[in-house]
Amino acid sequence: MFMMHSTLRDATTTNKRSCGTLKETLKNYENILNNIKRYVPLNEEDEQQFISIVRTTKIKRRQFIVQPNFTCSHQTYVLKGAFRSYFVNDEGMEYTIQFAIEDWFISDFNSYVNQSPASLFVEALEDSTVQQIAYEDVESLCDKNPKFERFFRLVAQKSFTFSQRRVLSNLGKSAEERYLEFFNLYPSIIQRVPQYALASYLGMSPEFLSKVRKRLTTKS
Amino acid sequence: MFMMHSTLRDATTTNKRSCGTLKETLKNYENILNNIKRYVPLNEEDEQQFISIVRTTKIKRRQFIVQPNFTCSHQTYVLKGAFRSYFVNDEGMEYTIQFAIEDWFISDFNSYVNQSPASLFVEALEDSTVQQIAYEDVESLCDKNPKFERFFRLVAQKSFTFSQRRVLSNLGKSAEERYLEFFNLYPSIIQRVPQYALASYLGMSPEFLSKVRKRLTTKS
DNA sequence: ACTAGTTCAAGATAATTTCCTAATCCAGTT
DNA sequence: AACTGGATTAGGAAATTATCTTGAACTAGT
Repeated sequence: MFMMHSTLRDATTTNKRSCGTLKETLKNYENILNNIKRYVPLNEEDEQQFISIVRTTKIKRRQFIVQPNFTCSHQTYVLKGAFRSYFVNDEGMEYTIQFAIEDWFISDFNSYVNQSPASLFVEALEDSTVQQIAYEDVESLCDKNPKFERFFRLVAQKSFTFSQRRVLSNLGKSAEERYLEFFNLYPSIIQRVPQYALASYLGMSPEFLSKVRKRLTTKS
Repeated sequence: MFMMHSTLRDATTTNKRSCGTLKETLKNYENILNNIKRYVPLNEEDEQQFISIVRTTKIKRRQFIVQPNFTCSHQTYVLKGAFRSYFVNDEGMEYTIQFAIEDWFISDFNSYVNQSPASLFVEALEDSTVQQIAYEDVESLCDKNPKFERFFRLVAQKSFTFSQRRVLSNLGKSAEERYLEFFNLYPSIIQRVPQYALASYLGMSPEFLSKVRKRLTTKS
């Protein structure tokens, strides 16, 4: 199963740091800073503090940024591109936990918060540019500046409510309803991810997803 | 559907405040404070700050502390007793989101964090004693004292990882495996909750849960 | 442009789980 | 202590979804 994928390389060591002009660099941080500012106001100094722990990296399609048994040392913000995190069980079945496109964070969050060995793969679905922040840096930043403590609290709370909504969909909705819900919530993601990955996110076989889609398109 | 349940009453207004001796009162707060101290150290003053926003209440079996369309104004810590939160869809099907026994928090978390109308019921499964903290009080406490900001961040992060684990179980495990996982993780809860509630948590019909249980007991 | 490897579609069959009905069992109430 | 309504157990028919297979259509890399 492992052999199907390209060899793991640690993104933070094998990829060149992106380094363009100053203007370009500032523009690179605009997105992630605006993301934070949706939750907490930041002044110039706050922004500098945050930027100082961010590291920009390019990731090639099919490359892994997290792999089972290695501790997930970073949270990854997607500046450009697409990722998915997934679990592979003993029989080699894949279960997709999360997709991430521009402006989303992704990681093996369990591994990250407990700094324990990961159980998930996180793989680039396209050539991507990401910004990574290391666990220790985040924790000490939160220590130093409560604004970031709050930001990460609010994000975690929101993530939790999203996950609970997904649990509810899994419990209460049929395969077709789950597809429609995803289609309405994340239309842009559907176009960009392979069908087997989407099927494994929605909890159905790829064949059945194909049938659901056909039923829906011939209906309308 | 509503009529099947006992009439809703707002716990915070209809229940008498528990008021025993001073010693008894301190003992009442010991549990919840120890719970917090598993995440962040608290000094005397921190403890006082927290205690000042906590309100202790008794809840009768079958009483609701949250109901759809009413905003969930409090987080509830279970000092003694048992609760469950669940969603009821248009056809009247129930889906259990969470159980909570001693030392757990429960609420309609989505309603609570967004201060928007709830979609869940939260119902007492036994006569219970709870400690509630109001949204505004929590937010201003977090503002005032970053230790609590951190506590709630860490709790939210942990809750998120738990929810993700559950998503994974729903995706990858069979009904029997999901039951066994729950049985191993929360043996004490199984004894205390009705079977139909557990079935609706595990994502199977009560009849099927009965069959699963029988299969397992006759096997061993 | 060619080739190898992925991805998607479609049908037949099989497995899982629900749905329905009825019979017991149990707890709370009178 | 008997009553009553809800909860659990049981069994078989029915529905949903998975699995397996094959072939066609794309896609990426050479």
